[in-house]
Amino acid sequence: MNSTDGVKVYPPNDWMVPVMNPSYEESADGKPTVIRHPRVGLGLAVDVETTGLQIHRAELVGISMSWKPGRAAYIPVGHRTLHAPKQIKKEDAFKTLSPILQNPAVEKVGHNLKFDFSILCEEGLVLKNLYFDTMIASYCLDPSRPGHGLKDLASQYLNRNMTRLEELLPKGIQRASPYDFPMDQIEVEKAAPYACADADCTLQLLEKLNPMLEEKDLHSLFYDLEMPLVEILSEMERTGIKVDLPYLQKLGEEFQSEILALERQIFKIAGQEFNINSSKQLSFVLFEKLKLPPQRKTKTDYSTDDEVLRFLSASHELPKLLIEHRELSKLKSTFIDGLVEEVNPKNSRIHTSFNQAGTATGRLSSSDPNLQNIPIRTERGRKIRKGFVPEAGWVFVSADYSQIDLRVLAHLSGDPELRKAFHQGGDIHLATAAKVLHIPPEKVTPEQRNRAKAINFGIVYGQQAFGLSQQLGISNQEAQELIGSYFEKYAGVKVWIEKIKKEARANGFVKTLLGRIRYLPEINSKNGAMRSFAERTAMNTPVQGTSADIIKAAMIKIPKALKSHALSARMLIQVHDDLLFEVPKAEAEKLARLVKHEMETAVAMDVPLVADLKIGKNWSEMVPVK
DNA sequence: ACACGGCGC
DNA sequence: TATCCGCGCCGTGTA
Repeated sequence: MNSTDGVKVYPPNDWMVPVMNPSYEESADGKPTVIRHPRVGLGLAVDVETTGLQIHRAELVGISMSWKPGRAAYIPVGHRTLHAPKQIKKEDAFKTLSPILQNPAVEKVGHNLKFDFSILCEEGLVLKNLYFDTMIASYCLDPSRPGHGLKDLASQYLNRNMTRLEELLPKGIQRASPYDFPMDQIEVEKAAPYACADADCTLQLLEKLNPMLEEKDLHSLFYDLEMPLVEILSEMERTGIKVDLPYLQKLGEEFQSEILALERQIFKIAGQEFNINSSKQLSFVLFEKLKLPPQRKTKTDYSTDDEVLRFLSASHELPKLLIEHRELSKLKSTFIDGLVEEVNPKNSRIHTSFNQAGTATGRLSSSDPNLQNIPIRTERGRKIRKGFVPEAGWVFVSADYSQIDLRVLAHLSGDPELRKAFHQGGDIHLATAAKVLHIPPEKVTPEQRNRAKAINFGIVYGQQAFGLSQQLGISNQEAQELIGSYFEKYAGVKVWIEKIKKEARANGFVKTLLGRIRYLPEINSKNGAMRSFAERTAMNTPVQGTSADIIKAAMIKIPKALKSHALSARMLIQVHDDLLFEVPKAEAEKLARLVKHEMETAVAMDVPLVADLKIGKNWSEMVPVK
């Protein structure tokens, strides 16, 4: 028996006993009901060791489990060191483990369970009852804390200093990338205590964090919203989205030749060669060599951002070319080269990673690659989107929540006018314009509607007169009047903003509709700028966070509905208020109806939720349904 | 490691 | 006097 970090490490034959007879309650129909409040010895912490963090590239190396504090076992299956002991065959290990791991009465505990679930899924073993993810629990308890890593949590909540992965690596072995770790090259004797400590800590954190969730009224958010989402996000990631690789590569070549042509023109006009991608060098060329008037300063140089360049293009021919160059090089490097690198050669699909513990508001984030910021606004950008395609014979269906933030604001504030506007349906920006400018709706010009749109967005972010004036190119006073008029017409919104700020000051936190919490320690700061920032956050977070709650609720309901209607459609991507599916052509209409219904009824609100549907043969050419 | 700039909602 | 719109991820250059 080894001992590290106070964990007893058992050889693989001993671990089964304590979890063979998990206790469960029987409901009336005799089916086991999962017990919500875990007792020591009921939950089983599971942690897989692999050769990397990217699911479709990682190989399983071992599994550790802990069934009671201080007890854990490690089952090595894939160590490839020179003197590795004879290991249990993966198939044999799974045969023995699956009655436990696939038993829904055994509550699985893990840290970032989505990863362990995904890896085991790829191996053909489907973990049942993902009960408690300590990373997600930490996120619910305090979403904006700096790190939700197991090591961070163990140090804070268990007062335990854990060995870091890097410390296992003998000198001489190189990591291929930060996403890779050659765990298969680590001796079993070193890996076992490490892996067991992880499982042990995870189980002990459950005992610590679960009561804290209860105390902060986060129980339902955690068990009913966040935990059910884990498996769904895993499914989306593993499915991935198909790209037309030859198309993207050809597009990349076209962009590249445009970039080179622009470069030549830029150097000619500038009278010198320089690195256009360097804002420092560009700043020199524009403002010192060509003596153009600087508009704004950054910390180090004069700003050369898009707004500045657009202004300068009125007086010089160079800035226009620079804007073009910027757009093209952004598209080429981030969205062509970046995406192409991430394509899985086996299926031509891209598997993003959805981070469920990454934002302060409750939104998801996406990385490696980020599929939540694929271009859509410019013509060239849409050419990139066009490279995302459904399976042959299938189509894309998308559904996005119409004006979800403003609807949430109407619900939270209870403002009668805003609520009325949504109950009546129609164009909310146009209605706002008519109200704020005291004119009949049919007299509203596109320009006026545009201003109202800017106000509507600005309100949600706590934008002030200065910001609005900048955005609309109007005077500070005009902006002030518009905002004043808005709050006159929607007085309930103003009252709510004051109320939420007051609450934030009194409590030190704000909450969303489903009880998600965000602490705002700066809300009582003596520093005015910091306080203002916290105040804007105080009003924005309940809105943005409630929208996130709502779409998460929909994402949990939709797969259930797909199953019960025997649809083979796949949910692929979430972009904050938007869901993208691929579906066999014949099923498209049925899917669209189902998705719309589930999204619009995801959460009961005082204002209607509306989801708009689109269908298309690629991610760019999506056309409205009916 | 950080700053800048830019893509999305 | 500077700032003034919330939340992300990522490529590139610079130090």
